[in-house]
Amino acid sequence: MTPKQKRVLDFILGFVEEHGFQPSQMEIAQGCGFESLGTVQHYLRSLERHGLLARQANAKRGLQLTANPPCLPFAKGATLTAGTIAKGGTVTPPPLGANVTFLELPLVGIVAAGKPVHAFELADAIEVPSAMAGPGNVVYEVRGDSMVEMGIMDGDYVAVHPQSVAENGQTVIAEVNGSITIKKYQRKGNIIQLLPANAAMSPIMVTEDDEFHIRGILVGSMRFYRKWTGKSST
Amino acid sequence: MTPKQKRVLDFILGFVEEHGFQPSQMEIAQGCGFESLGTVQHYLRSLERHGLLARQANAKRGLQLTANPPCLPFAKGATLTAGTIAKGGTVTPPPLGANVTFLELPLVGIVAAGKPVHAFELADAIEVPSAMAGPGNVVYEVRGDSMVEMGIMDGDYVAVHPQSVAENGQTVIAEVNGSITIKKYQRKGNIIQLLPANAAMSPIMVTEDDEFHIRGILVGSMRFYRKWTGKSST
DNA sequence: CGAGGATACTCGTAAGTTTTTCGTAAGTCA
DNA sequence: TGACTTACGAAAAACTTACGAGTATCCTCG
Repeated sequence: MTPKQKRVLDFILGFVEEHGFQPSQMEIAQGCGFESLGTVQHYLRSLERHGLLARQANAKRGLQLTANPPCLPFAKGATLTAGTIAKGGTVTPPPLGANVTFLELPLVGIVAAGKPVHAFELADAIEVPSAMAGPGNVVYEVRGDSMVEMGIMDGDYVAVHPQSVAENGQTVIAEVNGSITIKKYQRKGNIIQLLPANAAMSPIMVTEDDEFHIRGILVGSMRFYRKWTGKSST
Repeated sequence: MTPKQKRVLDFILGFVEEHGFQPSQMEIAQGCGFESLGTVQHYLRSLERHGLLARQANAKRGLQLTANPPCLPFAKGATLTAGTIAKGGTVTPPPLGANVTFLELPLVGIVAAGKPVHAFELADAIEVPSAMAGPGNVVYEVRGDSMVEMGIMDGDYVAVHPQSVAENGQTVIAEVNGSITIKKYQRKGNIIQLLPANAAMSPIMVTEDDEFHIRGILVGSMRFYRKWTGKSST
């Protein structure tokens, strides 16, 4: 982004902050010292291409800022109003004041995909699609790379359905000697193995001496990217 | 919201504050300097559409202000909104300032992570956490394995923020000769490359002869697992 | 180092749309 | 009936879009 572009963006931002509504193109021109609307037009298009701004066609003052999207604008527990997309594609605005509670799951621990880390509890919450929600479900943040071959990477969030038994091949979140880890479950007779999905790592053998129990199995995973890098984040 | 609309709203707000009851339409007209009731009528409808006001049909002084009124929706100018899917695949934004955060984004196509597949439009919607929502954002379903090393696998859903330019290293959803694909973006001078995250695949070179444009960049990804298998699904 | 080529930046004007406004007539409610 | 609220229709004003074109800057390459 060029300095000029940033200036225009900042102007819009400040204008909205001050007035409570979006500036018209003429106001932007005056505010930024442009003689021509064409110039404003140019910058608006430019910002739009960069994804920092969205415009509604032909709408007066129809600018919508997206710059540094307030990543988690709503505190946990906040209730928001939701809309539905009806079949056929029209957006049905929600009935006024119909508050829908967000689907949030508690974030209760950090899972080690590599070496087990000590289990600890967090008092936080993560929004999830309803398909990942369910009674008792919780979200873990993944630490380590042992599941990369299954597409679960360091920093990912996984939604977990609580249950204490598993079938072979399922991905489980399990506690082994006080440490919590995410692995594939494999059992033959009395021999339980926790298999990583990473060729560079070796399975964990669970013996009778180990304190072991399954916390739940994987029902979903999510990853958030920062706009300005290609990297995973949070 | 336009300045006039805001002024009417502010007037009503102030009137209620001062008198303890709602103004009649005539009082609004006088207070805001309108000659005609039709004008008031117009604004009332407008505010109602924006969800800032509710009216009881035919009730005298039957205006009801929405809770926590003008603060959130417009203040930031960055309302989180999703769009509608029109036939043919264009996404139309919802009415300005609609006071809603959508939990759903339109699912508009299937991205090829391996070989590009032909772009096609779907009329469906996918729930996402609000951190993945934003004006114009859409969701794609991933086909192919070219991004496995970044943890994006066949069947995953990716949330995309629309923009037509990208910086080196960002993961983009791009259209090349009518096919749509997800790759890492790399540009040196005039040479644009689309790099897969899979050692077994080779980059796509974009030449001047190719019809090429970026649809957006990656902001999030999700995967759903079936409970009774360990496999990815849907 | 200079030429050539992209990119950023700027102006103006002529459509094309939406908002804003007025007035008048009809419908409601107590 | 009186006091309000709804319902068009229509014209002016305010804004947004669509071109077309002309500088200035920076970078690359021979």
